[in-house]
Amino acid sequence: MEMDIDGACKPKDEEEKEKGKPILAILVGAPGSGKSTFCENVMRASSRPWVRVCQDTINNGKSGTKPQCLKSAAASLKEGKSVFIDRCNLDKEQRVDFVNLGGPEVEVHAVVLDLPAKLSISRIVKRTGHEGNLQGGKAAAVVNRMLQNKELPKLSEGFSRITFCRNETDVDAAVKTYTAVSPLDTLPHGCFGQKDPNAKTQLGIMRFLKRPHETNTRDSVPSQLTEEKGPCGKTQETVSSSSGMATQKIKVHEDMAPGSISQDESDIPTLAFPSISTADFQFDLEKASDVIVGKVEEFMDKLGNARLVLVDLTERSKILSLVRAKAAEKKIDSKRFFTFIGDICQLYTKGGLCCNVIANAANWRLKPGGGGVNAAIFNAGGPALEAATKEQARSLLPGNALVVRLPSTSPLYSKEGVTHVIHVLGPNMNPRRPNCLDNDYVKGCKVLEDAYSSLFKGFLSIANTQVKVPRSSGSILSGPSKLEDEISGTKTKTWALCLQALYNIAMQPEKHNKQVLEASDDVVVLNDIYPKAKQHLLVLARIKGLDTLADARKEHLPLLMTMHEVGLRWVDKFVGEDASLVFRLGYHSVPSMRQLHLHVISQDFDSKHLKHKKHWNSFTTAFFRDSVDVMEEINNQGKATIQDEKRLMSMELRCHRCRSAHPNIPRLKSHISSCQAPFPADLQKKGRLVPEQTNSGCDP
DNA sequence: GTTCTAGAAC
DNA sequence: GTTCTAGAAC
Repeated sequence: MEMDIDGACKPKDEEEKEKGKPILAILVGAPGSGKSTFCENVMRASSRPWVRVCQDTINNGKSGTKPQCLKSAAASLKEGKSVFIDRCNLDKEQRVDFVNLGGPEVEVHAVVLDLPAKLSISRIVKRTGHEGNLQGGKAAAVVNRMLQNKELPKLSEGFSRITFCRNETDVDAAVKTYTAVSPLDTLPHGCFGQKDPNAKTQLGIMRFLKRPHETNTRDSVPSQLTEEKGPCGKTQETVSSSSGMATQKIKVHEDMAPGSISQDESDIPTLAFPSISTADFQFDLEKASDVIVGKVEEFMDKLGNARLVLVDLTERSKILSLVRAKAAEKKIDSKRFFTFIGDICQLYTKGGLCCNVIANAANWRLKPGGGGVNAAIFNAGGPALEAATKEQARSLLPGNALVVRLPSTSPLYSKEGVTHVIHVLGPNMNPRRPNCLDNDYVKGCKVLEDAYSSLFKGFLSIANTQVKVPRSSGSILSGPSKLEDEISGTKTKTWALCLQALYNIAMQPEKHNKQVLEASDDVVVLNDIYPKAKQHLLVLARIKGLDTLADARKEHLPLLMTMHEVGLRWVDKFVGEDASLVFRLGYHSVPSMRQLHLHVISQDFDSKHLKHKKHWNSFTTAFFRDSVDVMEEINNQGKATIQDEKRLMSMELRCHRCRSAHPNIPRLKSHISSCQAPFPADLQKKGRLVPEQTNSGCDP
């Protein structure tokens, strides 16, 4: 019997339901981003019945509460109307209750108005009589603050479609799209429009921790405004300089338990896998889908909270619809097993889906190339994946899987947060490929089952070790064995936490009282825990999204100046205590820890922690960018020059004063302990050395 | 960022 | 044999 597979497996009534579903469109954007205008423009011309639920007006024209919005939205949806949720919805927590209004009968969309902050602010400042009463200079500070804490929506929150608008053109396009959806239409699912290109560079690291400082943003913006007690006189200027946060009081909510890391989605072990053998190996889709669903069902009760996700590139994928239908038939928990359309190599960055493990439909030689998923994954994983694979095995038999731990140097790890790749080899039904089973589906299905078994077992072995909570401190006298650590997999996490350390301190200095020497709204000062000189401080920027020097732009200039001033103040203090000290203030071109930090370091380099070439070169070559130069460059060119790390780190060891070369670190250290030569001329310019050196040797 | 360690350099 | 470094692991 010949039948269209798609049609055969999809219950007819389900298809009909998909048409004419009301849309719940949750707008996401700061005040002034144009949410209300967006709704009005769509509603003006749309043939769909739209209702706009606006928190600013829901209370008889005055601002209301979130529950009021929820109630109103639910009522309209029930009547079959489509709804715009017109409130900021800038973080997941704010959105979740609205997303939950969705269901099989309602499509939940997000429309993100992620326009330049300047634009939002300038609109608000000009605005009079806006419903939300968020006007004038104070608004700038609030918007600035809100945008710092924003959290872009992801499909995994429960949206079927997300539209990102980064500029007016995007907004116009989105208005058109939504205006054009007739009552019987649906819009394609997935993410549309570009995400913020500056969003984040260290996703792999960030995923280990939910942002620790999550201000429980109040629903109504005006009430927040009235709470602002900062000096208002200054905020007028902040519109252009964006240093509005200078006047913000950082509030920390007491109800956040210390160190509480809420279980967000990134903590759930997730395996994303392609359909094995059905592409190039030409395995029958109907049979393959039976095997997949059967094996998933078998492993379901072993999964715990872990998730399995079948991924395919295209929306038209037959294997996905087959599997979806069969999984639904078997009532498999759709929270722990679902299908996903997207590139398996970019699930996080493009699709917002956090997967710590991905499976590769490998070839028997475990070699890159060949096209399809295998080529894509090896390509995305880079040489690090190839090397790590090679180390484990040179070949793979059909029905087997190989777990490969990704080195942190792999882009898949750093960008996508993937910690492991599991190579799987399935049965081959393609006569033009090796080991063809020649249509023997009895054997074929057995091999395919084995393949998924090996894959899921491999995943469980990783998932089970990663979920474990780090041991409680001081529980075992003998201390943890290396083996124990390796098994529990906590080290990876610890390591990720180390990279985060500065960020955490910058966000919550009050939780790190022991280390923090000084904290203001703008900066936190602390001693470097591994000082490379007699005095070695770090001045941290307390702003989100400013991870490294490369992120610094003109709008950060006031902050950089503050950091410099704070650093100078500490130098004064130190020089007062020991007049022999001379300091440099500067940034590493490529820092190893997240969160922009200014080094304030005395030039004696007298420290037991200075051990390696890298230590030395990171403070004495062009890799160290003097703060004064950085500020000048950002002012003139809009950003700082980043020096080539590799070249500078491998430079020969030279004395920072007389420039003499030395064969190794011990000899160098012995030399610098006594070298009294004057500093090189270029260092004596522009205030790079503090206090400034006088050639004559007599201070004014 | 540090620690560990194999093997190069001495 | 000892010192030192580079690279991997954490």
